[in-house]
Amino acid sequence: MVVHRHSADDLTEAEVDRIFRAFADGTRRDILWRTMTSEVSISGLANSYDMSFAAVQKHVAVMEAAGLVTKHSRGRQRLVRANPETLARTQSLLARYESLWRRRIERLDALLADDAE
Amino acid sequence: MVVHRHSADDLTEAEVDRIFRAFADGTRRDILWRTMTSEVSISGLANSYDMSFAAVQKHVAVMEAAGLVTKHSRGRQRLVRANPETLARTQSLLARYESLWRRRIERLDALLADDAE
DNA sequence: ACGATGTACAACCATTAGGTTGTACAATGA
DNA sequence: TCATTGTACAACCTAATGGTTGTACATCGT
Repeated sequence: MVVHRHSADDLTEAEVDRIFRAFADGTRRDILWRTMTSEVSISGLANSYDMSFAAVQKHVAVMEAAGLVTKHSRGRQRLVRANPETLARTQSLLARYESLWRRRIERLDALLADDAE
Repeated sequence: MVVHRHSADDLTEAEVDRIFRAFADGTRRDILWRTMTSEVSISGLANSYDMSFAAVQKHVAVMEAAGLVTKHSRGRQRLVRANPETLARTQSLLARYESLWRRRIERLDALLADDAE
């Protein structure tokens, strides 16, 4: 399989895997959403969802492993905060995909036009 | 859990789940990549990867379910083609996330500045 | 000092994901 | 016609996911 490295400071394939995996769950997207605005404790998050504290803890762990959030302690609480850098990288990754795609599509359109003749 | 609907023609939560899940695998990203340029048969794809035909078939099925590729027949072959619309939607979804995030970050920065005092 | 709160982590369970092999079948080409 | 090629699909295996409960422990407030 071909590995696409687009720029020097880019994410590894494994990192990209983890990031998209993290995004592939509504609860995690919501956690990301909430922790964009302000720092939220795990139990603060847990109260928002119809699942156990431990389940939410796991979701946070998945997102932390993907680099999408960071945790730090305040007293007995662990405050979760979204990590802007990773989201920005993800977005630019998608943008790059799409711009390359657009270019390719022009060629594809040309091919299809040829087919139609 | 809060569901975020951003615009009328937007993807459902389940669709977003499937799309990100589809992206969370290197082989699938590569398939998407290759089928952006040109239509490729399943066996054409299968020759590129160190896995069975059936495995590649499954990856294509995952991407088709996510709306990222379409299939159509030519003779005995099934040609796989990337679906630009879904990628565009995904990209704009991420872009929307990020722009909202940027706005929120300004506020967050203000909060952190307060903390530092 | 002590109960309540917030967290971590282990153990467990059911389902899904990602791979395999094998079989069946349609389309192609000699 | 008949072997080859391309596909579909079922059955199966293993590992990972997403959830649970239970236990231990640190911190906080009274």
